[in-house]
Amino acid sequence: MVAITLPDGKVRQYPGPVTGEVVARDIGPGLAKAALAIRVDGVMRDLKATLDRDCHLAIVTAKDADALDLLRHDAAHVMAEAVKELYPETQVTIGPSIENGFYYDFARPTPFTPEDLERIEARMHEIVARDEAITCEVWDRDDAIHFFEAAGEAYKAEIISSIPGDQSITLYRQGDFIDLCRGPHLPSTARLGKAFKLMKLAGAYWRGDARNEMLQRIYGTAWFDKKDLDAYLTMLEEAEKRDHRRLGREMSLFHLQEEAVGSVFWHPKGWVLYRTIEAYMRRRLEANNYVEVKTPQLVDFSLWEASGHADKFVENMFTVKTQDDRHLAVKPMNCPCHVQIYRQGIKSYRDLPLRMAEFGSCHRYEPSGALHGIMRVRAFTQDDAHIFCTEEQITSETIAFCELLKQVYADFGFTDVRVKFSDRPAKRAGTDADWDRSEAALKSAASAAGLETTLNPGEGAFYGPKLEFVLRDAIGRDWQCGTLQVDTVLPQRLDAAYVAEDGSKKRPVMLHRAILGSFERFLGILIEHHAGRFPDWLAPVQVVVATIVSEADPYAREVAASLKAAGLRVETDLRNEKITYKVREHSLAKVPTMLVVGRREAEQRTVAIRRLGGAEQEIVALDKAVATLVAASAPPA
RNA sequence: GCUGCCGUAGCUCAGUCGGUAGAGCAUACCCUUGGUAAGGGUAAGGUCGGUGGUUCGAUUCCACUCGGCAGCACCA
Repeated sequence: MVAITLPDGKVRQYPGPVTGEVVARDIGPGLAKAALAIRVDGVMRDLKATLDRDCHLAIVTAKDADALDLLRHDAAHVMAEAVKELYPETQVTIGPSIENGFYYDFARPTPFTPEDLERIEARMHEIVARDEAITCEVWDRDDAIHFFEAAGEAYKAEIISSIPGDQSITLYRQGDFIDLCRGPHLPSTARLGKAFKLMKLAGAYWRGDARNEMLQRIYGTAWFDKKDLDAYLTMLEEAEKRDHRRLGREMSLFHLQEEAVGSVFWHPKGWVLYRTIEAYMRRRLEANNYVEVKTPQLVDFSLWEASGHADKFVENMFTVKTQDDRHLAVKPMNCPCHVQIYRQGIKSYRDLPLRMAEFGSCHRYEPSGALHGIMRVRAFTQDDAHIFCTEEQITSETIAFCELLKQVYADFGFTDVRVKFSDRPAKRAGTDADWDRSEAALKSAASAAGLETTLNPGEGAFYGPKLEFVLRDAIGRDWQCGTLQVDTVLPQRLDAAYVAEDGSKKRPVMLHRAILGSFERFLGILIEHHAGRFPDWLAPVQVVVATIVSEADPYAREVAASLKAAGLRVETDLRNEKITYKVREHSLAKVPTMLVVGRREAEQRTVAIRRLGGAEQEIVALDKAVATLVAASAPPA
């Protein structure tokens, strides 16, 4: 007897082994039709998998959260089948489901072309129409290796060889296509439906290692119905419209050019935005008892040797040989310089915690392929700070930092923040005992700060573990910005010390921390998050005063002068153009407020307020309008 | 850095199967003073990313190079 417990608690008894498919059919014909796979004691299996002992069973349908993975994994297989039919000389490697879609990596001497993609996609639709049954077979590993070697599939044979001996080798067959796969899969190719699309071609290294050969990767997206596919494609279009590189140009915030690869040319409007954010951050730092410093750009290479950066980071550093034959490096980080300031004079335990902040301008030689607009550049400014403290102070400093960070993010319109805990990496400085201590300290500090963290194994800095703060933007994308890193190594290497209460010399702990990360990147994120429609306090131009007739010009100038005197960023538009034209232009420029003045307003000393996006206008007295706009444009308290 | 694609006016793009290029928007000037998302006219604007080669002749073909885009790798 096999007892199968369903999610609603009901138990079905079967005289012997039974497949999920049969159970689904027994429950009801509707479910049988909708069934895609089963979940046995929490593990996803094929619908046709045999249940030979008592278990909890759930029938997986399209409504199931994990069903999309299944569908996308199938899409990858169908794509591989299509490729093998069209280009038999191509070798298949791996093809998993990923967020929003799937990919498959192929090995072949010549890359695919966009035309190939169209052919492959068309063939995929044919395979779906053929409705091939997808069946699972368990193979002997040597047989499987021989099979794939004979078939000229060297990569598959290599994968099988690397599967641990105690795991069974399963192959999935659909039509004439057979692939090594852990499964599970949908029952037949027809279940893939029509809501898929091949998206792009790219190179990808075999096994993700840059030393290996490059394969041809095809990316696709797949959904249960056309509506979801269309929604996804629309979201991509929306992301493209928000692209900070495009908005940066359209709104004249900044530009990039070949003569300064990886460095930003900030235009007046972009620089206003930048300075507004900097002023805001400075205010927050002062309120939280940080001291601000500024340290040199060019520093003798010997300091980087002492700090350990020379070992691990030279590849990414800009270095210079000077005319008088000195070896300097443009600083890629601020920490060693901050330690130099710390080391001036003798520090007492009474000086700790010492929170040393710098809007530190750094240069790093990033690989050319990594550069991306202003989000990934070679010259950038961090909202950096190092907190020199005792081990006992780590917890309270972590709590205080997390509060500051949450406030800052909320003020910029980000409320969904996740936290990752990155522990020791393979290549690291310091002893295991050091790491045990600093990891434990950071972990308990994080929980004391009320953070829920997910583990990011092996991703810590070489000198210590870190917390990484990830924020989610308006269209659901995640960005890692803030960080808090515990460092016991640098104070040792650069000989930072303090005199403890008992008169002994001790090493401070350094907490490396940033909230925005880099101004350049954070501005890019802000632009995309707000789609260029900044809240009033951030908008580069907060108000445009536009005239209807030239007779109102003197009054418009007066209005603008009052606004400017009240601290607002204001422009006038006195051009010989129709008001509709001006409204359109400043709306497209995303100016939050337009004040329209014509003959009537000039006579009555009023303004017509038009808010961005709103169709209606409000006529108010000039004084009142100034007061309203000042209030609306104030930065967060 | 690797693979692929791309580089024509300020922007978006067309075009030349080798005979030095065109549109819309933007810009300047003129007309128009118009009440909430594009009023009309005229003009100006390009060593077709750079260097070299093939050719009578290269923006077009070839090589190299710089830059951009996508993905991979990288992000201490």
